[in-house]
Amino acid sequence: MAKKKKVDVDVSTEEKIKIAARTVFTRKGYAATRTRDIAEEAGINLALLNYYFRSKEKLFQMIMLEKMTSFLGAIVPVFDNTSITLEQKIETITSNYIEMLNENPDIPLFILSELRTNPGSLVNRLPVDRLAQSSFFKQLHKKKPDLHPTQFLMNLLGLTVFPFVMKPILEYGGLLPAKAFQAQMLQRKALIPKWIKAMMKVV
Amino acid sequence: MAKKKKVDVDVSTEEKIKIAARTVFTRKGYAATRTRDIAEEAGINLALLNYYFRSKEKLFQMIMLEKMTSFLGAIVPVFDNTSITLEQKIETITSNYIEMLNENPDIPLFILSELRTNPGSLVNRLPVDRLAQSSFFKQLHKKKPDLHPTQFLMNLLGLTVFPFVMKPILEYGGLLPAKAFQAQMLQRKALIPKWIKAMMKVV
DNA sequence: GTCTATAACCTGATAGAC
DNA sequence: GTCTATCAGGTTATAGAC
Repeated sequence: MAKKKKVDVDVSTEEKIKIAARTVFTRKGYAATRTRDIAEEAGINLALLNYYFRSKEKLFQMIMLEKMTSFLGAIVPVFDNTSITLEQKIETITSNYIEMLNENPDIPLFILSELRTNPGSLVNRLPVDRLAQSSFFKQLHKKKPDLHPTQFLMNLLGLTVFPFVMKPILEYGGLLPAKAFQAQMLQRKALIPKWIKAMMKVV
Repeated sequence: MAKKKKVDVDVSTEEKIKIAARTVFTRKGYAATRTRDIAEEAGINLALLNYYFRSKEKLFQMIMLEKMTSFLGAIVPVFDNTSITLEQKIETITSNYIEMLNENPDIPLFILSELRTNPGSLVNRLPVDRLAQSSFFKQLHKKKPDLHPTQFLMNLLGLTVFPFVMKPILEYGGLLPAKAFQAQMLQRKALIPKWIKAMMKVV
């Protein structure tokens, strides 16, 4: 009765559009993307896009929500976890992020870029203020009262997330091909916790 | 008799348009910016924009070139300088960048965002490949043969530049107001070289 | 559900008066 | 140099046939 699924071939039209939207929005950004681009990429007609999703805006917000969920899901629960040590948190966050971003390297620049042109529309989904009450911040303050937690956050995210932000630049010109980049990020999974530990001794 | 006080009166129309273009392009990005927005921001007529600059594209490229010059001017000469030590290079780059970016905090995200949607058009102005032949990379390889220079580059830029990339997010929600952010960056000017030195001992 | 055709609107750029 | 008016082309979204 139920149709047999062939993952590659038999994808619903709705899903085709979503997949195409991810690709095009990621490559060109919201403003520069035309709904025609998405329709063409999906191999369907323009009218179907508005049939399944109400508008370009709605479709975009769906994709954006996906990306932000991935981005936050890898870090927020760890920050709030009260049953693991600070060192374990650092290892877990680093590992989660590098693992996830190696699969979706475009997420950070996508979110940062789109948030820039949309101040306040989706930024309120970022629980930035709750971060200050997180278990992570408390443990950090106890261990290093002299170092402001945001300084530490800049270090942790700067070392783990920023490489993905500058990935396009490193790749261009062949300084660091995609494959080599990925390998270096795997190295960093082990290195960053050690580096951070060493940094902690300075201040 | 004092000089004219209103900036607007003193500034040529051409300069007014440039200033407005910087503001609007920075806030909304190239694709989402309408030439009408720039004209309104400049307090002039839409037709004048095309009179002074040939097109939206030409105007944008002028602004982009400015930003990239600022961004590269603070780092490239230091990388190539053969008469200072590696430690001095790290201190100089960190200091130059934080000084310059505290004045123009939007530059990194601007460049990264626009480069993303424009692959190949302006990226070729980035002398990324020349980096591999720089004095900096050579000194680094001699000192730490096991650590790939790009790994080091990710660390240096991650610690100095990334905070400015996530500045909008930190500011939103009041986690770190602009003034406090600026102060923390000044602290980092002294901290980052020490941190990097400590990290170097790990690998 | 899917398509073609088109409405309704927006945007970059220019013509031409002053 | 500066303005108003407008053109030509492009864009989102929908109507309506199948």
